[in-house]
Amino acid sequence: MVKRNQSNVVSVPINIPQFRHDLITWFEKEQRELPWRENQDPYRVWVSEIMLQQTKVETVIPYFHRFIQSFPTLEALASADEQEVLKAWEGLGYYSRVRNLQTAVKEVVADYEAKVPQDAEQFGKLKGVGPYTKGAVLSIAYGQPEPAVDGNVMRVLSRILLIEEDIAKVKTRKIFEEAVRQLISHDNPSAFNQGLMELGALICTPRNPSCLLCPVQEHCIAYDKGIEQTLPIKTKKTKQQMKAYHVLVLEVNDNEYLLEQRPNEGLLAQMWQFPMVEITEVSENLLLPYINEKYQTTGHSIEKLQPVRHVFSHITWELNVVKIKCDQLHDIKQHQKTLSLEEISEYPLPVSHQKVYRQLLE
DNA sequence: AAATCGGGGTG
DNA sequence: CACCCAGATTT
Repeated sequence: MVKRNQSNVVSVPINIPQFRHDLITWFEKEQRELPWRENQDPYRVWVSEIMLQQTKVETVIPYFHRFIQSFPTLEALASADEQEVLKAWEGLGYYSRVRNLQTAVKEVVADYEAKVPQDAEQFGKLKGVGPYTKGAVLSIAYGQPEPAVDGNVMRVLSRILLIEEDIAKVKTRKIFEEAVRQLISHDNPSAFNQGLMELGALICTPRNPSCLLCPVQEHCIAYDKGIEQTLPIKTKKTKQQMKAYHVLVLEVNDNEYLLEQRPNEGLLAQMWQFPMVEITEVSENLLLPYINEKYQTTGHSIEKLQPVRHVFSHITWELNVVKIKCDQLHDIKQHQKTLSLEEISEYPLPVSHQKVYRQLLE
């Protein structure tokens, strides 16, 4: 059991040198071959850590290959076109990650001679670099003994050290960071941190952990007590709300469609989409006059396409998709364009609108 | 401290 | 369906 006083001092009741050795030896032998493990290039490590936030390894691998191919160096990413960068991230989600990454990379070029800073304070100030990413990059690329506490590490250490704090609370991470500072190998911080995460991914899984195969089973307090399945403790979050929209597929001139760019901030910022109207604003039978008024056009045939249901982490979209052939559109705004199907493929679309786009290709 | 921000996989 | 994933930022 981990004890701590008011100042977050943690006493770790296990054989630390033995634990380090067991963990690192296992990691060196059993680690997966992953594209970002080919070398220790700080830029590549950084890109991989951003991609891996809330995202599984298998999902990231193809994106990582393509991203590094398109933007092989920090300078290449810094000088790249923003829309092309967003396009490379299309389908990966949490798009602010890549916009922040490009912002940060530009800072590194401007302020640090295009070298990823080794100073924890400097690196941690960069856009999109939080406590986890800071520790991960500095330990993996530069061998610094900094904690890198993610969901895996909290799960693994909650079991090994029997930490029963609620990991849904932001401040709980600090308890785990303090534990890692005591545990971490100064000879090989990279293998130690990655070993904890790899253990969480391969052995110490959320459900049905493979304790019989665990290289640190003998250090695990929860296993000793037979309560590993009850950890970590995490309170559940509120369930999401639903929003219903009409998606307007406006076709003009045969094979020209109206697309619009979403605002610079908020959900799916700067991604492109077919125009959407909240269903509460206009019912389906009034859609044609609504469009004719709004775009100063004459809409003919409304064709109902396959509706789309799309689940985000905190909202669900119910999309009523309608295709409308209409005359020349007027009143096109700055953030809107009419594009052919081929041109649309070059724009970054969220997955929800890719589902609409795919229907047009059929 | 709680909400926001994506998308896919699992049991 | 709920839960989770190599989290960070904003409110």
